[in-house]
Amino acid sequence: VLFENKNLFQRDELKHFLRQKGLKYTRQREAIWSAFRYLEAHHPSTEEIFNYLKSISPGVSWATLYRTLRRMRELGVIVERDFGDGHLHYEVGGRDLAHGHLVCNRCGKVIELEGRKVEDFWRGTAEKYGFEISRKRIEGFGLCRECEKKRPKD
Amino acid sequence: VLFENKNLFQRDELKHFLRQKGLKYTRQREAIWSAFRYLEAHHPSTEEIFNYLKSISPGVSWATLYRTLRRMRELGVIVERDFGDGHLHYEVGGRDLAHGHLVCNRCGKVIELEGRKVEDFWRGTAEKYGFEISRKRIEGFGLCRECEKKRPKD
DNA sequence: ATTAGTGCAAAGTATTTGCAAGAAA
DNA sequence: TTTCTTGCAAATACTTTGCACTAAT
Repeated sequence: VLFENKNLFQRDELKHFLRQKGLKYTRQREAIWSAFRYLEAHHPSTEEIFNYLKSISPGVSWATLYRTLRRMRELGVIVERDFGDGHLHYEVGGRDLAHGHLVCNRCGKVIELEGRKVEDFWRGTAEKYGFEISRKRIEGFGLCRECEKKRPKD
Repeated sequence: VLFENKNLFQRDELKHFLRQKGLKYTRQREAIWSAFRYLEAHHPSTEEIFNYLKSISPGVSWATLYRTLRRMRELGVIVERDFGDGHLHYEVGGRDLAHGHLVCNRCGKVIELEGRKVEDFWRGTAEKYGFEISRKRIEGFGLCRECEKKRPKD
């Protein structure tokens, strides 16, 4: 895989990576990449990215954002996630592609599920059904510990 | 939960259920329901349902299909699934809501993952993070055993 | 009769694309 | 300079909605 070293997430890694591929590192792409660096923990949606872009680099168009997201997805730089709220979300790729998420419906917090339990689950499932699984998705939606406390009854 | 008895899937269960709610059982809804009964195993997309409808009951409009799907979703009669192919898929609800899926990218076959392993995984995860998980999703995409055999190298 | 449901066409959303102009390399 | 990228606006694709009409109960 491309970015196993987790280094792509550094400031200039994308620049070098794109140049290596004969692609250009533009002002817009730089802005989008810094939006990712800033918003990463939130697994931002397209809108969230666009709104942040407006604040740091006005004038980046939706067309460019969509085209750039597609490009970066194709390159494996980012990964698209569908949390079922009608908006696609993104995170930086090149890490454990098998990890899952817990999403709090109240505060929007996203917890990443990683490690042996997830891996074991997939390994066992693949074996049991003889399936060669290339893309995996585990997502749980509900209330995180904090929101649950704040709202014992609905 | 509403249909734990798995009986909703019978021919006239929906009719009785809707009447109970003061809703009407129309020719169109009957057609859509029979599409579900016919296509259930495929976890059909909106288009697949619509195409089947055209063959058994011409004249059911997209508006009606969408409205009916939404109603049935709200009632818990069906469950929406996003397999990430750009189309929403549906299955009959009221069964184990926690089950996951393995989707073959080649032949489209869908295998349902159920049982103790899935349940244990979620129970353990919920405990570990103190999360109250209300909606769950597990999906794997890849090649099923048969397609894998037919195409040893890509 | 009453009220929910339907078809149609128009309106929304979200995303993609053609093309001329612009900016990296 | 050459080629990739951008912005704009138009086009697409999918889904929802307003309204007058129809059908189920």
